Amino acid sequence: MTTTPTVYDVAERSGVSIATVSRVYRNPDSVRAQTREKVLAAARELGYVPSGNARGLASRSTGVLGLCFPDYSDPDAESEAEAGVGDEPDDNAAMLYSDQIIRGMERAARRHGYALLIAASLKSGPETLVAKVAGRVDGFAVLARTVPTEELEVISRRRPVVMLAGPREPGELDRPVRLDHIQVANADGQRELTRHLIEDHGLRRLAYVGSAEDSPDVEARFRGHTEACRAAGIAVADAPDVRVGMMTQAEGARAAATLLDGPGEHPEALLFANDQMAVGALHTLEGRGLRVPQDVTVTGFDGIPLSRMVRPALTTVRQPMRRMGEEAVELLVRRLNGQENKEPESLTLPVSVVRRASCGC
Amino acid sequence: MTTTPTVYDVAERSGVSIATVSRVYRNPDSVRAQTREKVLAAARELGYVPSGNARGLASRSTGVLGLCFPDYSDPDAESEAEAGVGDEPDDNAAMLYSDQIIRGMERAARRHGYALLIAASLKSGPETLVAKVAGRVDGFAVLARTVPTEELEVISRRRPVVMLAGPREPGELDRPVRLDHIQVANADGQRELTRHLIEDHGLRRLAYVGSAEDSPDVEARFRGHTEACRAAGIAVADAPDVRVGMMTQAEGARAAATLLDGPGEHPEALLFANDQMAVGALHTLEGRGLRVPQDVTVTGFDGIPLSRMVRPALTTVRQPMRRMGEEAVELLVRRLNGQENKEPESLTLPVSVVRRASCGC
DNA sequence: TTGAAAGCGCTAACAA
DNA sequence: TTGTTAGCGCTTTCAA
Repeated sequence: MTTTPTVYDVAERSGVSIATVSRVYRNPDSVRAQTREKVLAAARELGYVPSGNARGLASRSTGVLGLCFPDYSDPDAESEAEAGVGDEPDDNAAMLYSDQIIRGMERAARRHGYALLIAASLKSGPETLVAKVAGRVDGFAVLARTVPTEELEVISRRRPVVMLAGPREPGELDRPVRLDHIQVANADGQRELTRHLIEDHGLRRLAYVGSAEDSPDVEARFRGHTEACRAAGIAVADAPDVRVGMMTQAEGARAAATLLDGPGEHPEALLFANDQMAVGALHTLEGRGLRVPQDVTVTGFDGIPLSRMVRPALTTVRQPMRRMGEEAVELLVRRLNGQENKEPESLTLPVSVVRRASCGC
Repeated sequence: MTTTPTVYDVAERSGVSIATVSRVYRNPDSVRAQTREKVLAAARELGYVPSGNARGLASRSTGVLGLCFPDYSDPDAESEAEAGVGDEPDDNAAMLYSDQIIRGMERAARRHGYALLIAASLKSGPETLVAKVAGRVDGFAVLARTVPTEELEVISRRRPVVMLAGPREPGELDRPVRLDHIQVANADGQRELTRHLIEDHGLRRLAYVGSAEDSPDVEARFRGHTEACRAAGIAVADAPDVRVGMMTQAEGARAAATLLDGPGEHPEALLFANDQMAVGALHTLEGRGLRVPQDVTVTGFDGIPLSRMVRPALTTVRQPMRRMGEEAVELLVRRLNGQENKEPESLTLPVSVVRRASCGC
């Protein structure tokens, strides 16, 4: 017979009860050394591996935390890596957001004795991704807008869920949603960056490129921008000068072209809501023989590694994604250790302006 | 009552049997639309989330693949990131091996409908990490030397396991181990790199820095090195000129100092078994006023992103870690789909020499 | 220190 | 299309 061995098999073979076998694995010291050895020997001979499912079912906990993130692949970045722009193919060396968050969560989870289950969204049939993850973990984090809020609502009644990066939705507090929440100071960061361009570099004709989808993060960045402009007495529109669909390099390049081809003098500075677009813009500017920052200033947002590798290196606002992952785990662990009934927490992590060549610093 | 709702609760509330509730989640089309809606409504009201454990237990599968990797943190890299060498603190932008493998596995797993469970080794008490992971997944990958072979032996009798990066151990084939296995062509890569230094750059006094622990990967690299030397008629020792403990930047810096301070003329080239050490060596050389590559050539191995960012950029051998993760998943999936009794597979992925400034290219 | 027995919440035949 | 009935392999009282 090739059926996988169970506690019963191990118990029988070692002449003890299944309870003792169980004890050997949960709390070895509660079993006499001699008995323990017998059990372990039998387990080894049989190739016994305790079933995580059965354990979880019986003990109502998994020892696993989860992370759901969107399918964040920037096709540009992919193809660029493959094509080996300027260098060799690079196995996509640039870390994505999700990679950094994963790393942060994994580290923190490990410290607390948890493993990490990760899954990118890709609604596969009837069961959504979250449902699958949610059912297998003690608690989990979700990158904003990966999962419909209604679903999170249901799940958050049963398991701690922490939302990453998306500001709390309006009206959400009225409903029985118990989501903790970690975000970064998007508005503060962009405000400070825009202020820097205005005050320290004396720029006044600024163009902002945001995204079409109403990402709250991107909106917050634009808000920071407008605040800085107004504070300096510079007129600014209610909406970004250009809104793109995907926030990719290609879209950034296109947006730059649009802004340069506009009527009148071209802007002194192009501010992008993320680094990828800003990098795309650099390509456009280079193609047109415009020098950065002498002819045009370019800035991004995020602080991805690529922002430092391009020439000129990109002035941007760095988000502490790794730390966000760590904080997420800390929050979940706290919830799992008896804080389950406290009010939802909302944590805002500080960002920092990184001044590099693309703004003239 | 605050007990989490089960199929029974949902069934009762919606006036159907538990089997129907189950069907709604597994195979919605097998339930009349009207019934389905009733069930889903009840589920929503109750905040029902199907228990992954119970499902797994009943269906004998989890839909999850796993990865165990060692605690690969290079303390140098960490502190360097914090200190912000040459730039701002960087949130540790460089991707580690494990990050790339994770990314590769996650992508591939997603394509096949699996989630990924990751855990770094950190033997926590009685239950080893692997045991925990092994019990919760349908199959998993292990980075070489993360887990004692005996343990893998037991586990591989019950679940597909693929070993990454470590060559098959001698004698392993005699035992009932059914490990699949993916490695990179370490020897080929180093042989080609060494040959390049000798033939294309005319270097002859080469020093090799390996590691103290007998990592098969590192040994294979050194073997490639010696083969290239002998082929060119250059005398070479049986062992690396220096063996370090940790393969970190600090050790690399130290190794470089040792080699430079040796008797006689210093080597024309310092070849390191990984990039981290080579980067450390660059620091040492800079500190001594030696120019790379004019005064000394330096090479690494791995092709980590950092190797491209340092100045001079490092000539190295790039390993396709991401692809390794993908291949691991493909292998596991194949095993899980009926290939379970085939002979262990062993796959060797090609590497490529990356010629950059540090060798004079 | 060890054992007996009762679930944990679901899936999977098999019936209806 | 829906319901009934056994388990799946473990943990967990409670006793001994």
